[in-house]
Amino acid sequence: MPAPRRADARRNAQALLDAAAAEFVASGVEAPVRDIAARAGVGVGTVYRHFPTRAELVVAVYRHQVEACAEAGEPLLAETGSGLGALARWIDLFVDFLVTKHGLAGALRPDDDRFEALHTYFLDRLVPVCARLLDAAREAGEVRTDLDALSLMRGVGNLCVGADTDPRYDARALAAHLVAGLRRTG
Amino acid sequence: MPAPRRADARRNAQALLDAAAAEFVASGVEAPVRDIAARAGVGVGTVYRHFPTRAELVVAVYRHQVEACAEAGEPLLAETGSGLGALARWIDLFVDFLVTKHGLAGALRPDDDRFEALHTYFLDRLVPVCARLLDAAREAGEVRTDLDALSLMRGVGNLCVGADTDPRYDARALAAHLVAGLRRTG
DNA sequence: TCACGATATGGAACACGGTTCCGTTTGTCG
DNA sequence: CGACAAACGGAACCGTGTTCCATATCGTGA
Repeated sequence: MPAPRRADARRNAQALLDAAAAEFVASGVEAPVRDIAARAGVGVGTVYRHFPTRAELVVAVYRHQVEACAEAGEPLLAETGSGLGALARWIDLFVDFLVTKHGLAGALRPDDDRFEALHTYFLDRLVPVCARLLDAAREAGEVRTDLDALSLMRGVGNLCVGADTDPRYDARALAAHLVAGLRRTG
Repeated sequence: MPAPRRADARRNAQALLDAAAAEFVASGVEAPVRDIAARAGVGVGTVYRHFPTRAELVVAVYRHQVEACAEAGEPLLAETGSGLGALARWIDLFVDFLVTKHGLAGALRPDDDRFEALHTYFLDRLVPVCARLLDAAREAGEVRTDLDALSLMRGVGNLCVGADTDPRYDARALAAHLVAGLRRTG
């Protein structure tokens, strides 16, 4: 997907990425292409102009979300007084993003090379950000120290398994509880 | 699915089970219901009369195949001179059956209770049969002794992963090689 | 500024899958 | 041999992803 020449095309591509992400969170990764197009305010043809295939769109959203999630870390730290508060809000973003991640398995066959590549990209990009937030909270003496970033992310990831199939399962709340549980008492 | 009263209905139910199994082996578990109906020589309506849902059909085929695979063991042992020969032919049946098993994951959500139940049924029913054939071959001094039935079945199962998505991957041949490799030399 | 070609758009139309519906056929039982 | 409940076949329906193309829009060169 090379950046389109025309301004409206670039705008639409961006709108689609946002709409798809929102739709995935709202209705799961099985959301029909038509619904995504409608949310973005474009026709289905436009979707396929930008993303040759439904799977490509999912991949694009995934990359986009990893990037957004990674870039959100630093500002969160700056604008929030508390390190733990920043961490909590970041985990919130992370949970929404995980819906897309879990959906990847359905969109790409696990033996697809892109799958592995995307997963390492995911780790490389996000673990340092999580570690940064965790360190900040630790240095502020707000959280217990016996947990590394990767474990935390894995834990949250596991909490979110199945969240896209059962609407009664509130993964977001559980993740919040987990983070709250990190608070150092006394 | 209580056994139908009318003879033709019973015949068709059986034909559907056989046709579905054959179709799954030939075209993968994604095979359209229409194709299965055609192979069985019935209309799609008949399929849905017997199995309310595509997933139900897959489950039924699964149970049926486990049963058939289990019951095939003893006769194979009787009619084949060699214990290893019987084992080899049984593993052949088992491989075909695994295509259906792998497809289950797509038909039933993993958190479905039926999934777990089916898996334990699978183990309870098949491991003893495999063990029986393995023992026979062992007692005839035809195979090495350092392998239990469960491990063998797991090995074959793993060899078959992905066999339904990539037609170039000949899991059947690989499994045959594995069994051939059990032969005790010298 | 504006005209015109390259780009991009929308959404109807298509392919293909599961599922439903119902007029017709057929087995079974008195 | 009826008669009738059971079973059947397959056209029709709905919801997917994807393609196509007449139309609208952008941006550039004069």
